[in-house]
Amino acid sequence: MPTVSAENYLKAILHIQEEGQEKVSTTDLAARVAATPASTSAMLKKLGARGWVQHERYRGVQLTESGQRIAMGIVRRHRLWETFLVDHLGFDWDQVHDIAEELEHIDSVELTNRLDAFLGFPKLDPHGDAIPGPNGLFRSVAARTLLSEAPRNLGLVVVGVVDGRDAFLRHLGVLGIALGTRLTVVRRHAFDGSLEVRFAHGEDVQMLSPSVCERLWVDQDSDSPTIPFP
Amino acid sequence: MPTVSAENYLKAILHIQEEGQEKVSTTDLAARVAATPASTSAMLKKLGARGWVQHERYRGVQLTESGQRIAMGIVRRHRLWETFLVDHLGFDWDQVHDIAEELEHIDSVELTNRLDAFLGFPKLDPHGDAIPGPNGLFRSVAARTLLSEAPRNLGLVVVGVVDGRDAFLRHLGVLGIALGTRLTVVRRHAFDGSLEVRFAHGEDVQMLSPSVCERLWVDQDSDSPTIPFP
DNA sequence: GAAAATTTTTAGTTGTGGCTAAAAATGATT
DNA sequence: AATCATTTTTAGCCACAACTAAAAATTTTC
Repeated sequence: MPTVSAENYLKAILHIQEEGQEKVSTTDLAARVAATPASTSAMLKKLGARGWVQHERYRGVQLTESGQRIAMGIVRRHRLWETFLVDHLGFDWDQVHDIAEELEHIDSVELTNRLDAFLGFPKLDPHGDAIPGPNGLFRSVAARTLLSEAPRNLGLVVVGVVDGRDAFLRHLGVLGIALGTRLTVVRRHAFDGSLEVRFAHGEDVQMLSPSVCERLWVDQDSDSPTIPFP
Repeated sequence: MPTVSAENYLKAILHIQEEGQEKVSTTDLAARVAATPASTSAMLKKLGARGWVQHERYRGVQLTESGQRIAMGIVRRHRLWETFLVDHLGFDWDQVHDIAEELEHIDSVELTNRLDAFLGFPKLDPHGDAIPGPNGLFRSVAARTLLSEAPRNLGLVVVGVVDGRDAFLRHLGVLGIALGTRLTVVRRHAFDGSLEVRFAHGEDVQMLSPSVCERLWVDQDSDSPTIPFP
């Protein structure tokens, strides 16, 4: 797990890259995180050692796959909290940045996804910036989520499969799951990651193994009333 | 401003003091914050230098006025966040402690007061513990509460009985309870509603059945030893 | 009241993440 | 191509907060 400081560097690299710079210079990064180039250079060595950035001496840094995933998670939390502060606590949009900067470092998937659901899965924060989804991508680009990462008590619809092998598709047939199937996660078993889901037609609750949940893409069911958690 | 670590020590001192210990030993404190006595000793020197605790070598620590104010602020934020997590994000009451432990360190008066208002100025958190108000003191609980409905960790005094039958009064005598008896709820067993209480004189913890708790009127103890209650 | 056991403090080390100052590599100028 | 300017890295230091091991103070036991 990255430290708070490492998270700030990763987030800064992401933002500079988003502004168009393929490779980020030590000086630019230092300015962004309000540190000296010397401190930044030391941090880059650590981030590289953990595999979060690719760093060629004197040439600049780039986020790796895993570094980007971490950075997007931070941005996701930051923007969700900003949305909460403005929409529910009555802050003005220009007062929330510093507080969100602290909240963003609380790294609990459970908390983040529940907050997301509570806010009604917003696509944009109060500043108009896109909010990454649970998968670490912007919703506008790809809204779908793995069933294994979907929040509870929300109407979902199956929109795709990760694994297209016949064996898996046949198994889905046996379970009565197909594209367009509508369901809701009722309960999540922390022990092994299996889920209890309720299908829209028929009131029966069924258990799905983690292997199945990790291979199903779902999206929010737009026909289902969104009921935030009580 | 205290560091996160300093805040954890201050909070731990407050909690141990609330459990009845006037002066807190280095060893007890070390156990509470999961550190070694050596580390704790070093931290106490720093806390003393900042005027947050009064520390006599080999004699134990006590919170000062300003130390208590800081610690109560942390408890306030912890319990407000727990309330938010349970009431609005749908967490179970036993899942929220670790997350609240992180949220409590975000020290913004504006944020805390707005959260308080959003939650409707709750008096008790999901565990039944009293939530300090913005002034750092516990909000007054309604005069004359049933013991079965009283918050934990609050100095209470027995002010009346619901059921005046001889059998019940004799039973109270056996238990050592009379008008004016001072006690604190230590633990609440959700299973059957029985309570563990600690009496002001004598350090022993005793179990009371729900039948007893539902027949005793209690009020806040204005002479409570550790925390000044309004 | 002295010895033993316990508690607490001090001394010295480690890891993280800052800093300044100096050295090294790169890029720009002539 | 050599010098100059800029960027980046290294070297050495500080603060924080943890640790272990050893010393000192207190308390308990005999």
